[in-house]
Amino acid sequence: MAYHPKSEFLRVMIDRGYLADCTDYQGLDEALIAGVVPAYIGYDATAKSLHVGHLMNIMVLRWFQKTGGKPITLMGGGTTKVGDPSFRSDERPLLDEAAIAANIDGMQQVFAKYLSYGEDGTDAIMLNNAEWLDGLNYLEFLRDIGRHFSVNRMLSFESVKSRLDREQSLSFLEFNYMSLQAYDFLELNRRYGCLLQMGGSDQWGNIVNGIDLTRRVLDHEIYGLTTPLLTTSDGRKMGKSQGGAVWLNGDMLSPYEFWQFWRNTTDADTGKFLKLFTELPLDECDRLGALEGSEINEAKIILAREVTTLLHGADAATAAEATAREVFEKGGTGDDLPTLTLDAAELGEGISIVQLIVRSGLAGSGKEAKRLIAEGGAKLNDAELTDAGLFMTPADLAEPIKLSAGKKRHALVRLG
RNA sequence: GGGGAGUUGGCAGAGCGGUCAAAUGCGGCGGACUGUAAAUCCGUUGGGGCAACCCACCUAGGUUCGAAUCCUAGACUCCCCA
Repeated sequence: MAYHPKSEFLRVMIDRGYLADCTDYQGLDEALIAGVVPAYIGYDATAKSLHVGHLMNIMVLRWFQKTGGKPITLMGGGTTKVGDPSFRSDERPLLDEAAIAANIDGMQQVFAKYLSYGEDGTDAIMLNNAEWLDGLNYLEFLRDIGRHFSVNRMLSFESVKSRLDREQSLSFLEFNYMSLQAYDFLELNRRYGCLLQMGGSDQWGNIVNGIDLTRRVLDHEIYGLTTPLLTTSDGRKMGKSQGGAVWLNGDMLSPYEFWQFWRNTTDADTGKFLKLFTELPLDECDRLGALEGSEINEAKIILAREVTTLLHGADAATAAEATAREVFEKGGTGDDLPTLTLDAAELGEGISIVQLIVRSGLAGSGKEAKRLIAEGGAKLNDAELTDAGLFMTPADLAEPIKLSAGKKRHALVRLG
């Protein structure tokens, strides 16, 4: 990076690896030094929880607040009704109001753990773009905003090019997404003096549009900054663990499973992840990331502990770590394993082992559970399960049982 | 409005009357090797059910001894022309 920033925020961004690109390093740097800058990141409400793919940007907001900025988390209550087509090959299903509201609710729980919200100075604020988008008048919007957009230019954006090149349809609805996001930035600048929009590098085009629009309409100079698309060292997009996305909401992925995700980080990514997802000093990250052989497992445990503590709290992180030690080092059972609790009524006469494996989340379907058993990957209290027809009666479940799928995934089943 | 193409398992994509629950690749899962890592190798991979068995190639009908494959209608998607 050629530019040597004076502001603490930009320095952190560069040093810890959060920075992919910036529209104007010097202008932004000077604005940051001059006073409290409001900056926003937008989140579409497409799922009821955020996932690790969002975590880097949340950490950026956290650092932003720590270094004297005012973070704005913008929920895409309005834009989610349109759907961002950037780098997507297909149109996503549209959600209704109720689903969007529920999703926003789930997402807000996570933000509250990383940022402190309030009214003053650098307190973060939570907004929803439905506030200004829902009431838009079409003709007014076209005349005031639409006239500043060049379709020629919009079509040249990389984010939609692949879609066009492959002759996949890009609906007019989706095509308008970028003008709406640009309008968001304009509104945030007008209402809150927001000077900076941040986002993943896939948002570059959308961000630049907002900057141009704001310059044209309000004659204000504002800035954009993007974070790199995070891939694992082998080039895959990060964020999947066994069985799906790594959700941040505890009710969708338990703290123990979250902890496990980080514990299983690839060697080569450990140092990088420590910088991006923990607040440990840089030299400590470098030292830990440079450990060789099995020693690096210690670094991964620290990574898991730090990241889990930020999200779920120190107690949850400690419990997850204790359970992991119990399960992996002693081959026992920990309290913090994902647990399926059955009540006597739903148990009735009993339940098949296949159903238990499915219900406990170790397999996605009955067939999958049977396959697991057939392949010798399923264990009941650490003994290999061979009989797929095994039927568990209430008496069999008097004591909690431990089910395992492979060596790494475990769950408890108990009567409640 | 007119003309054409298409809709197959999580995704991509073969199959075009029986040998098809359906090639192949990706993804997923399990195993081996290890360090709860990566890489590699091996296996496996539609769904429901304790089971017998049942449901499944867009939907609904039909033709056939027999249909993912043929016919009819409908839904949806894409392309081209206006």
